This record gives sequence, C-alpha cells and structure tokens, in this order.
Amino acid sequence: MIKLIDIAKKLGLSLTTVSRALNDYEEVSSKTKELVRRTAKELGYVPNKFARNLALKKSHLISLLYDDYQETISYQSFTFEVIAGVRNYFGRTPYDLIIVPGNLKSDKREPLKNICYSRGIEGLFVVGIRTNDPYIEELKRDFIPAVVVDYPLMTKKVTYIQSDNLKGCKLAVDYLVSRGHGRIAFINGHDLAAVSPLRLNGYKTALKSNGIPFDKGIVKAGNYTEKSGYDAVSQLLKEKADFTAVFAASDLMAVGAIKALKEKGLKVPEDIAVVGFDDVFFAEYSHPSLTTIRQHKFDLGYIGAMELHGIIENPERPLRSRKIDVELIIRESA
Amino acid sequence: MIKLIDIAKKLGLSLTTVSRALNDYEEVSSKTKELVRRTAKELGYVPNKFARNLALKKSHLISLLYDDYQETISYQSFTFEVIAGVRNYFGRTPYDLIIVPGNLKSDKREPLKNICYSRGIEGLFVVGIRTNDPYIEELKRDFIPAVVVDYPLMTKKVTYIQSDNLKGCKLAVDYLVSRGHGRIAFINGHDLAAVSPLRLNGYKTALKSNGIPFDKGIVKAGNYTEKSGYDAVSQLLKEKADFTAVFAASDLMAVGAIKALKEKGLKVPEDIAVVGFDDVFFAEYSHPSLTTIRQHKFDLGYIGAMELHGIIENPERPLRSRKIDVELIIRESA
DNA sequence: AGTAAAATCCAAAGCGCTTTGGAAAGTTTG
DNA sequence: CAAACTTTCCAAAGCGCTTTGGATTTTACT
Repeated sequence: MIKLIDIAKKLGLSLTTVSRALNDYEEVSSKTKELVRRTAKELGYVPNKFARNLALKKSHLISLLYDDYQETISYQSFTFEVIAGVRNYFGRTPYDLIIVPGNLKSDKREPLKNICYSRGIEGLFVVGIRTNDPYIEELKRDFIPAVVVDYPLMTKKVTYIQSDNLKGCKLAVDYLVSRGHGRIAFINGHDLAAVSPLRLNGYKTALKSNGIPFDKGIVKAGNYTEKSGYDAVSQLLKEKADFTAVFAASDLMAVGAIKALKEKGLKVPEDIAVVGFDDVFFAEYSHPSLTTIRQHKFDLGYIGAMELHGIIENPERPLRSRKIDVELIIRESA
Repeated sequence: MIKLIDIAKKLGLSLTTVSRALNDYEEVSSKTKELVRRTAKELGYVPNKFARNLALKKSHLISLLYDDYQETISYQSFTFEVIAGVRNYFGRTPYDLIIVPGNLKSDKREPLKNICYSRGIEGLFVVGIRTNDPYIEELKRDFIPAVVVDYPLMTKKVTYIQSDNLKGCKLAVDYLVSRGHGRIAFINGHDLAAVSPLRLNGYKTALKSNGIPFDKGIVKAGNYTEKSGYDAVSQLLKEKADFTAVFAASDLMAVGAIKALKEKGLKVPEDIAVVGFDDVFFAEYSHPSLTTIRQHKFDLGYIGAMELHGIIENPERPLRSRKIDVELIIRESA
C-alpha cells in the first residue's frame, strides 16, 4: 500500500506539500499540484481514510438504525425504499453509511452512545423504531444528530420526518365519501407504531369535515398484518355492523380485509369498497388491485437524509420536522 | 471524549498498561486489570476504533454492494432479505457493514479497489450484480475477499452462493407433470441475470428426465417484470401455442402471466396452471395465490456471510461455492 | 540594487491507539 | 544471600494523515 510519504520521497518533496497538493491547498503552486497528482495516480495512491479521520476528527459516517424483523414483511419494502433514498442522498456527499451489528429489537444491544462514539459516527438515521424502544430515551439525550422516520422526536439535534398521515386519511375518506359512502369502517394498526394514533385521528378529522358522525362500533384495532385485517372485517361482519366501505391503515390489512369480504360472498368494490395505506409494491398486483394512499418512501429517506446532513454541517440552524406529501392512488378496490 | 491516557493519568499507570489491561493481556496483574476496567467504565471510556484500526491495520469492515434500482421492484425484497441474513451473521462478530455511496449501476463509480483500500475494507458482499457489470472484472483480479450472490465467480479469494436453481426447476416441472401437465411453457428472464440460463437449463433438464421433448415454441424470453410475463403469455396465446401450464422464472412474471390468462377468459389453475420462482412475499397474497419455488433468501445472506468471514479469517482454506436448498410451495395457482 | 510582500515549501507535533524492547520489582532457587 | 527467573510495568516508536509555525525562495516595487 503506497502512502503519502512515498510520493514525497519519489518527488523530493515534503510530506506536507504532497498532502496539501492533493487536498488542493492554495499554498502550493499549480505545477507541483499537477505533478503530485499525476504521480499519485501513477503510483495508484489511495488515501487512508482512517488516518485521515483520525487527524481530522471527522469520520464521515452515518449509521443506519433499522429493524430486519418487522412483524409484517411488507414493512421491509418500506424500510428498503427509505434506505434507498438515504443512500442516494448521501451518495452525493463524502459520507458513508454504516450498519452496526445487531438489531433494533434485540435487547442486549450496545448503548447508542457506545456505538456512535467508538466509531466516531456523526449522525443517525432511524427507521422503524417502536414506541417502546429504549433507544428513544437515548436519542432524547440529544448527544448526536439524528433523523427518525415516523416517530415524533424534536430536540436540538434530532428531528423527524413522516408522511402527511392526516392528509392521507383525508384523501381516503373524502374519496370514499365522494363515491357515496357514509359508513366507513376503519382498521387501525397497533400502538407500537407512532403513526397509528395519527391515522386514527386523521380518520376522525376527515369524517367530521364531511359531517359524518364518528362511530366507535366500526373501528377495529389490527396490528398491520394481513390476518389482523381479515379478523377485523370478519368481526365486523359477524357483528352485522353497518358499513359500505373499509379504510385500512395499511395495505396488508386491506388485503386481509378483502379476503374476508370475498369469503362471505361480498364483492369488492361493488358491495364494499376498500382503501389501503402505504402503496407497497404488491398493492398493484393484488386482486382487486388496491386503491390506496401512496407514501413516497424514497423521498422520506432522501429528504430525511438531507435534513440530517444539514444538522451535521450546520448545527446552529434551527430544526424543523418534515412532512412528506402523500397521494391517492385509485385502482380497483374502491 | 475521554481516552486511554486519561485513565492512565488518573490511575498513575502507564498508557501501555491501561491499553493492555483493557485488552486482557497476560502481562498485567488481575488486580490492575480490574481496577483499570472499573475506572474505564466509571469515566465512560469508549475506545476509538479509528485509532485502533490504524494501529492494528484492521478495519473490521465489510462492504455491501447492491443495487437500489432493480428494474423489478420485487427484487428489492430479495436483496433486503439477503442483507438481513448478512447483517444477522456479522452481528455475532466484531465486523460492521458499510454501504459505500453510489449505486452498482451508476457508471461514474469509483473503482472497487479505491473504495476498499481507502476504507480498509476487508471483505465484499455482493448481491444483484449484472452479468455486464465492470465490477466483475475487478472482482476477478482477486484483490479482496468477496462473496457474490447469484453470479458464478471463483478465484482464490472470491466465491459465490446461489439457490439450487436446477433443483428448483426440477421441483416445479415435476410437480406440474405430476398434475398431468405435458405441455409446460417457460418464461425466462433476461441475460443480465446469471441465473437466467441456469433456470432455462433446469427447465430443459427436468423436461428430459420426465421424457418430455423440449419445444422451443413454448419458451419465451421475459425480463423479470410483470409486463414481460403478461406479454409472453399474450404472445403464446396469440400464436395458439399448445400448453396447459406456465412456469415463470420469477413470481412477478408469473403474476403477469396470470393476468394475461385471466383476460382471455382462462381460469388459473383449472385451464392453465402457473408456477413462479422466488416466493417473494406477495406471492401469498396475489390471486390466485402463487405456487412457486421458494428461495431461502435470508440463508443466502447468512451462509454467504459466514463463508466470507471464513475467507477473511482463514485465507488459506480452500474455497467452495455454496448452493442453498429451495422448496416447492404449493398454493392455488397450480 | 535593495527591500517588502507574496509564493512555496518544510520539520515537527499531534490524532488515539498498539506494540516493541527493556527496566524495575517480586519470587523462586541453590 | 546472591543468582536466576517471573511478574509487572513503562518510554518510545509507529500506524498514515493534517496542520502549525517558520524558513526559504520568488516576485514586485521604490
């Protein structure tokens, strides 16, 4: 492995000059710069980032915190796309992404502080954290810049980003209302996801703005799995609840809901309309294809990453949380 | 940030002794070890990995090379699950995973060598590489331990891992034959995926072992997208080809195939049976749910990672490529 | 030509850790 | 009790880079 000093020796220059030439300092003439650069390339010189980081006290490392084992596998695709956005953004910067061992879920994890300090990590991008995760407390200590997806956390160094859940629910409900539905059942997810109460609230708000009374009887709690959607609708049917449409807080639950409806001989959307949330990629391929609220997952990652970058480079700037727009995707199910 | 020398000063010990105490060297008495460890903990000491790496010339860094922008979004879930396996394996080791900026696809990427050398990366885990990717040439230069998924590459330091495609095809064809199908159409993927020829070959082999002649007329080339599956089958139908079953080299193409069949009023599986490949997660939720060949994606990652770890820690050990077992998942479509 | 200013360059220290080669203290032997 | 080990510790060098504080050379101006 060839290093700076080798170039210096070969050229009869000092270490300092070589370093400066490569880093484009003004104190070195353009001729020597050129010379140094050329020979560096010739010799196949590659700078050693560790040494550099050590000297600069800068790691250019962002750590990704996410969970592999979401209970609903569909959530994986959400996470993956968000990460794609993060990666894409930081690809334009000198930052690398690092995934530290272990899982968000595992209980014998290292404290966040250790993870970050030992590796000189400069920022954290968190996706898929549960509301009961102890890391949240650590994040609140505010010792490192962080952006978290879908969990409201605002301190001096950490902020959050999420889809506009309120608007999403409004789009869904308004659309159903516009199609003549007055009795819209709602299937929510569990409380370990911070978005669940938001979506319930969005549902209520949208009902109100349409002059429709909220009826606790046609709201069911699910847990984002297909089965929970299936169970919720089965339950509603058994109770002979009065509804002509179902709004599910996730696509997977919507799929489950549809399955339950079909089994009872009900047609979607003719008898009961169904709207999902997320627009995971199979929404398009399920049958009937799902009308749903699309989250822009890539943007969530990309813009979140941009925000994180901002916090790191410009710590004084006041933070803001970001809301990413959502979109109603009309397909067959409603 | 507190460092070794601080502990040393506080305890009136030398830097050396403190370092050795923390690293459990024999040359230091257990009393001092204990003392040092305790005060280290008290002071909240966290070792600086950069400094450590620099001194040890060891980074404990594995780089993940993968592509965010597969043309078929379903491939994302494959990649994600493989990576989950990799992460899970290395979570038990001192290695971290790093994602270097940029994308497998982008053409103005850094040479692999630079990426690795500048960060002291010790191993590469590659998933989703195309057959025409220039990185393949670099990998062949054999300058760094690597494990690649689904692309056959075997040198002193790099090996590969893949699902047992041959067996997968045999399972699919045998199953269809056992259900009375003698005319099985095949929709393959494009040649940028190294698995495509393997699957075609598996199809042929399986036909032969069942005494069924190979008929080029019912084999179509797709590109792993839903549309290509749709087009392939539409084409077959237009040509009035003689077939009672379709075997698609990916689930997404299988879904497309089913769509085309339905549109022509054919029932799946009653009129035409369809089998896919991969078992991506929506296979279960499509309609009819897909009979398919399941790839154990997590294992691909986990075992591949284990292999990579082996290459790094024990470079002399002869390499072997690995085949991961596949499984026939019988659902409704066949 | 003589001097000030600008342009180049360099030696050495420092980033936080590990490791080498001894030295000092403690223990065991003959 | 001295010699010979053992045990326990340490000073200093090194990992490959950046940066400080000067030194030296070149250019510009009277």
